[in-house]
Amino acid sequence: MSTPETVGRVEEAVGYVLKQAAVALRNSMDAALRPLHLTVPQYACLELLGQRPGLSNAELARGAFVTRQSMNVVLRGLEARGLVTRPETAPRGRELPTALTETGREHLQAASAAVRNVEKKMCAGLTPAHQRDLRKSLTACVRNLTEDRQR
Amino acid sequence: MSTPETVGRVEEAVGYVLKQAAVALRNSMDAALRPLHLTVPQYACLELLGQRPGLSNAELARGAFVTRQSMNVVLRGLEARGLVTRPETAPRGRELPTALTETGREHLQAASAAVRNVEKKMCAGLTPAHQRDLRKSLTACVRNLTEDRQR
DNA sequence: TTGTCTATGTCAAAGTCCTGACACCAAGAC
DNA sequence: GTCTTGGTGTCAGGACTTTGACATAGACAA
Repeated sequence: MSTPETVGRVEEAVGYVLKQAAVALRNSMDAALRPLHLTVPQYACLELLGQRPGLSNAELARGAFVTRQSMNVVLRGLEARGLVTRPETAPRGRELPTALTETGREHLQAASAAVRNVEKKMCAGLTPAHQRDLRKSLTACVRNLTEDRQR
Repeated sequence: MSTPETVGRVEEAVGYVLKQAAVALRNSMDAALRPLHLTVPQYACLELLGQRPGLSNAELARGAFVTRQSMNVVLRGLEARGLVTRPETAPRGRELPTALTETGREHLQAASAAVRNVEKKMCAGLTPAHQRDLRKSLTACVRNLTEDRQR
């Protein structure tokens, strides 16, 4: 309540602001996708498939930052709703390449527009140069953290 | 597998990189705190209390980006381990101001150093000016997203 | 005082996600 | 050829978090 004696340095840490921004983005995306009856992982799955058709479950999981198990249930849900299709048998190895259906493509189009609006709102006021620098800095952070300590 | 026809624009989106960075940071912090037997929410709680003693459960929850219920179980765990203390009765309203114990301060010191190392590693190669710009841009993103569409 | 609103702490139930484990398949080393 | 390694899909089990709900306490207006 009262002004802290020890200056609130938490809010100044890059990591703290990063987490804050990620949470805010997640909440906004959630709100934007709710009317479309899609969760964020579901949308991420559709978006990835739209840009790279034929991705396997494991590849989708890595792309959406979740585990294979979680992506598996996402895919089952989307398949039950008729948004994606997976072959019964693996054409090669054990991978089951997933593809969007026509309905899936329609849903993706609407969801993608909604998410693009969120991103546009998020970056409002940031010049293209600022956005580019932001992307570059964040990419550098990812590289620094996953350099060797990967796992 | 093959090079995608539709250029992989996902990886270029600010939101995607933001999420990626947040996940990488979370994983690195997890790994850094594991030897200290602390989870990220637990550390966040200690850090907040170290800088602003007397925070209530709800205030800690907001500061750590979790619900009051989650922070409640975190506090119970920390209290059982003797790292924090809470009064039996609320001195004002229903708020139970939490404070660090001596052991808690020791744990916080070690954890804070570990996390600072992670953040230092993350920002390696970024000039102070870059870091300042990064913080400013992220703060602007948060403000844009939580402006009115709050909640 | 009374009523309304907001905020807090807490309980129970539900959902979500991850960790651990297993079986299977391809590719390369021996 | 056989064996080992890495990658994949899937099945529980458990840990964590959130959603929903309730009782309580202060602030403010009627």
